[in-house]
Amino acid sequence: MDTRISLLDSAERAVRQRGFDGFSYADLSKEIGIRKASIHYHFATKADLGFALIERYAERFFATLADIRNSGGSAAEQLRSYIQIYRDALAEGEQVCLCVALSAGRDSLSTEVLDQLNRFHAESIAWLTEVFERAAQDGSVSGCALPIEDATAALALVEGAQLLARARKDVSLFNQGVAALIARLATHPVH
Amino acid sequence: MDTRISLLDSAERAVRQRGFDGFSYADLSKEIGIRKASIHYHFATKADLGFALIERYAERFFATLADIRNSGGSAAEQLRSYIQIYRDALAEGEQVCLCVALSAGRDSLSTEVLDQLNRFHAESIAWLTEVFERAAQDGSVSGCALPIEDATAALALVEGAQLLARARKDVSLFNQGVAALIARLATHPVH
DNA sequence: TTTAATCTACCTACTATTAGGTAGGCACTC
DNA sequence: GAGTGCCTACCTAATAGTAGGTAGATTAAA
Repeated sequence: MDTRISLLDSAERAVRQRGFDGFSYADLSKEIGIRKASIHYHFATKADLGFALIERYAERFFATLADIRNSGGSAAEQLRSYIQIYRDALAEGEQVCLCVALSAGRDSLSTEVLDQLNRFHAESIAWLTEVFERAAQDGSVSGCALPIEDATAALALVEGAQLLARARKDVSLFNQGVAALIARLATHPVH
Repeated sequence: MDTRISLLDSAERAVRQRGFDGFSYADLSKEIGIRKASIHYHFATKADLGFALIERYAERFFATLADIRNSGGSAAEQLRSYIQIYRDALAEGEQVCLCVALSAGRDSLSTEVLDQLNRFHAESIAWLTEVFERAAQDGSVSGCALPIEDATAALALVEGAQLLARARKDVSLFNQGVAALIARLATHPVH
């Protein structure tokens, strides 16, 4: 049980740093300290591991988003929290969102993983759309267009900025990329 | 010479669809019709091939950007052309910008390729910054912040939107992502 | 309550396949 | 005859995955 979790942790870090093709069972074996073959006991194939990975990640991620929504802050505050998740990932070890990492090398993925990936994007856009709809009411975000367009743009922006910043190993490039969006967010509670 | 170009063409398509680790010399061999070993005559190592790839790509890309700049259109028109380059790549066969593809699997890249990658990003941001500076003068783009921030955001946005759209195999997701930016662009010449 | 059956979590040792890369040779052109 | 562009035939290392076995805990039956 503990081993399974260690494997998931180790694999997640690897994928988010180097992509799904960027680690092997042999790598995991060394890091965890069990034999390569034993990993197959927990995850019969690498595709199974990938599926478990994105499943766990999505669960955690959307639980966090739910917390943010339930925190009751303004749309602007919630967007700031959202952006912070992506910034933290970079700072914590040059990691990108698991889904950015998977999107990138998409051809080596099973259809099951691809489905989960699309679900992740769809749910992210849905969450962000809600936020931008709330923004239209509380007025805490300026320069809004259609909520769904603002939402898609925000998702593309943070993921793109993450990719840029990691390539240059420089979080400040992420900050530079999201600065214009942050500038649209009201700094004080609006009602 | 012809073979060399065929190899570059084939490799570029492969990288932009599946990433740098997503193709092998064996794949190229099959596609081009020469033996795997013969490819090493043209590109001694895969890293050499990668370098040649990004070098050629950057040359072509920035020549296009120079043409756009010299076209004399408004900042809005030039931004529209810029976005169109990224949209076309998706439409032409689910390809992303070579540099998006390379950024993703950055750990399998040589330092030379990584340098070129960073140069590409830096030059892109420089070009876009110029456009946004012009926008501040000709007024053809609304809602502008600092030029360099708008520029970085634009780059992150188109690259992120490309990634999103390709994962779902749906160009309309790209359009949805860049819609808000396009909405800021004046549709008629401004002076 | 001992005994037998089964399950868990690992092991060693292996397979087939693919990866990038090399050595040396052969035809052809300048 | 030197260089170009390709070939066959190989190499080593790594890949995911498999076969078969084992120590130890758990469960079921006598």
